Amino acid sequence: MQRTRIREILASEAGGPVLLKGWVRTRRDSKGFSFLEINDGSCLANVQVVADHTPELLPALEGVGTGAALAVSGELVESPAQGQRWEVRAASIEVYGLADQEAFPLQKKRHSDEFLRTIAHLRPRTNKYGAMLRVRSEMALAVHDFFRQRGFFHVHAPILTGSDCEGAGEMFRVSNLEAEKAAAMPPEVRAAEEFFGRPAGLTVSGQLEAELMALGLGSVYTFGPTFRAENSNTPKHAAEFWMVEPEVAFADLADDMDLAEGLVRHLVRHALDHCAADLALFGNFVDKTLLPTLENILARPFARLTHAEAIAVLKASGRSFEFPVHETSDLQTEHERFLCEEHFKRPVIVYDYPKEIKAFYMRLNDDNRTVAAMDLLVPRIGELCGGSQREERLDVLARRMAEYGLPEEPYWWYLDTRRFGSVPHAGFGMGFERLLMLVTGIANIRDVIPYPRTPGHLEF
RNA sequence: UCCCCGGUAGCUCAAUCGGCAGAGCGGGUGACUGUUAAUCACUAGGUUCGCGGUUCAAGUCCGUGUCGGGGAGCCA
Repeated sequence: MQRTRIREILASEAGGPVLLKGWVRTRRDSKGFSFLEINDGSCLANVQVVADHTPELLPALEGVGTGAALAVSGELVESPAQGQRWEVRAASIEVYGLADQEAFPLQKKRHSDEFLRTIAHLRPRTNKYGAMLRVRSEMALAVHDFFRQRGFFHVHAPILTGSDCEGAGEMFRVSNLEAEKAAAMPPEVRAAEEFFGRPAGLTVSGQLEAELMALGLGSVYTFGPTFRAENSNTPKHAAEFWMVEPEVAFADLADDMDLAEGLVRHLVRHALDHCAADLALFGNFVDKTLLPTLENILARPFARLTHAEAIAVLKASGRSFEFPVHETSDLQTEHERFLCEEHFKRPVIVYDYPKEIKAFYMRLNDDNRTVAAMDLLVPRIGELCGGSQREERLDVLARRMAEYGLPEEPYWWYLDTRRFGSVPHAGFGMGFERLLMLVTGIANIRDVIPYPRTPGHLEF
């Protein structure tokens, strides 16, 4: 007999013989029989197994408690008691693996996030992390869904890179040389000895390569791991995270903002439609305001305003901020939160930033002071997407690189795309984990990625 | 990296002015014929994060290290 997943068992229309396999969440004993709540990860809900203390079943129940892995075959029947429609009346139980109750760290009670992080190898067996992982999978599918519907192609940008200064953060160095020997080598000897014949690192962004492919395929996106060696110790930064980076030819900043807003709306809609049970868990136990927050995101268009207008709003607010508001400075976290949580009470897109505070590849506006950049801010998390129209004019791009002190030679291929058939184009990056934080209400990035990599942490 | 807060039983936490180390949950044993984080009774369980110091006496005060959390910066 083939095993049936609990998700399907609970959706059954009729009873009958059934084989299920999973892990015991709780066991309750009465005189003469036991209740076992079994979960197999296929959905949030458990199925209740009723096991009579018969001569056949009683020995199998010996030592079975929270965490034990079992196969149960029996009869799916309508449950006579409140609380569940179906239950399984066990005919035989096979134990795959017991879990010593003295030593098994997961108990049938609420655990703190901090504790569960220390046992991340067992976290997938909890309601909250099981739900998170199912939503994560569903959201990844929805990303591909969104872009496919719009004629985008999924492209793979390299993870190993030789571009030293993409301007997006500190890079992890990659080398196949023994560290001590390499350190003793003079730089030119070392470069020659390196696997790639030059310094290499892990990508901090697939954007530049995505641009190259957009300028041929039209509309592309990357969706892959990204690495930043920043010593950031915050609930929204990780050293390894997944980023979605669309890049669109023949598109300007307005198109870019429409795309970002469309993506976020699509993903929130998809979560509400396809992950209802898991989202309800987050709404009950993680963030009481989650579902209203998500509905509110869908209810109205996002607010859009220029950086200059944002500064004016902040100044007019009469609020005293810890960091004073200034025309040429970037928005601080407190400013971002004021804008979307208090002033607009919805997601906000800020665009046209002063050129001094943004990257070299962003398109210079006609005012010569600002660039066509945009940040999409959401309540609680802050920056979810950051993007821009790219500078497609060779002379302006070269001048901007010079202003940033960047040598042209390593970027010859990037500049070539502006030399041959250059077109206006735009794109952005969306932090996938930050999206998951938005959709689940989970407050720490370490809890929306299975095995988080942060400064000093490489366990599991 | 900077600022603030914390580390006490397996987990979550209490312990008054520096004066005998405590609870709930979880575990174990037993009871109960339909439980829903079952209930009831009994029971075991401690290097109070490490090191050093002050004191008759330190979970409590001081120094230092370490780990965790929150905030900031960097950004997605």
